[in-house]
Amino acid sequence: MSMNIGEAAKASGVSAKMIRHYESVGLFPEAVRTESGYRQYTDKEVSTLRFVRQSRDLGFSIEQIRELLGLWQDRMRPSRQVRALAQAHIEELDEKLKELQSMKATLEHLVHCCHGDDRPDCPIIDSLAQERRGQEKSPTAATGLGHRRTTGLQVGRRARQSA
Amino acid sequence: MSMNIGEAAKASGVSAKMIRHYESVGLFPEAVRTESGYRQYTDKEVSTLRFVRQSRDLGFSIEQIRELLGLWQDRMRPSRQVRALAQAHIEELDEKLKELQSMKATLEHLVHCCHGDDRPDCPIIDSLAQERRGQEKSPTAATGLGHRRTTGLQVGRRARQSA
DNA sequence: TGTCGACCTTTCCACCGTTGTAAGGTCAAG
DNA sequence: CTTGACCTTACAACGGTGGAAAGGTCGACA
Repeated sequence: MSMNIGEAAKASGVSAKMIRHYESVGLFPEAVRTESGYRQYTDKEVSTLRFVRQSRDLGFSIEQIRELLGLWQDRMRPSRQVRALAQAHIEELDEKLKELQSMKATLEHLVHCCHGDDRPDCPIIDSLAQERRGQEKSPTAATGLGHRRTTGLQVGRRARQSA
Repeated sequence: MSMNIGEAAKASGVSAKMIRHYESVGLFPEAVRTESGYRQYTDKEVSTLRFVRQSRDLGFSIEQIRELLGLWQDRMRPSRQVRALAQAHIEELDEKLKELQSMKATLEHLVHCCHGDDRPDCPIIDSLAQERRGQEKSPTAATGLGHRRTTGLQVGRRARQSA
């Protein structure tokens, strides 16, 4: 019933490191401690951790998860709110997707044009070196890649390890 | 012909901030300075900066750009090498894409299932709270979203501003 | 000459989420 | 009593970029 942080990590899929981190940023209430200062977790907390992990796996940010946790714990919440949150996140994902797809398309085009042999001439390098002064009003220029930087949605995580 | 960092930034589309940064991490040779310490740039350096920016816009990492710059400046390079680099990057983009698409698909499914009204019951929340203990050998489970964390390719940038 | 504003300089901090490392305390088994 | 697995905290690092502070420089204008 009561376990140390390592066990909670294993059970929830959230690393001990991150459990402490989530606690420190207030995503998580401070855990009960033993006399010697060890954090103690119950199944209930492990469930919450699992909730957090599932949310992270869907790409929600810490702040969004904070909201999701609030909605989860509010048994009276209108499902509308949850849906709106998810919908908004989908749109963020979509922006990212479009950007990556655009990059990929441009690269694929270039790779396609490059014979890729021992000769030095290379359309890929040439294209990168080109002036291609865009940044005019219409972003959908030549390659379809507006040079605009993106929105900054956190997306990547590292390789897995549970504890 | 010779310009301050602000002008070089405007001309290349790389912010003054980042020009200094690139120099500090050795992506860029140290610029010539005036007596009073101002960096001076020529059109040649601006071209290089533009090359860097184009590469960033295609999602190449600093390290990859370091290689690209090397290949660019080596007039003898086999185009094969450039192509391989681009190809590898396409594969990274692809991994990211797959992950985001998977997230999006899962979310869309959930959003679709949620009526999104004033009632509190919500399949989205329920799904997040579910145990769904996967992490077995085969990742392609229920939702199609293996919970594995990803590879960590740098993808997002901030909103644009040129100088 | 003084001074103003636009520019430049460096250094440090913040973001985001996660990992690593260091230097220590605790616990249970041998 | 020692060993090793665990726990604790505090700090730095990774991507790449922006921001702010605190100062020096430059050109123009009175």
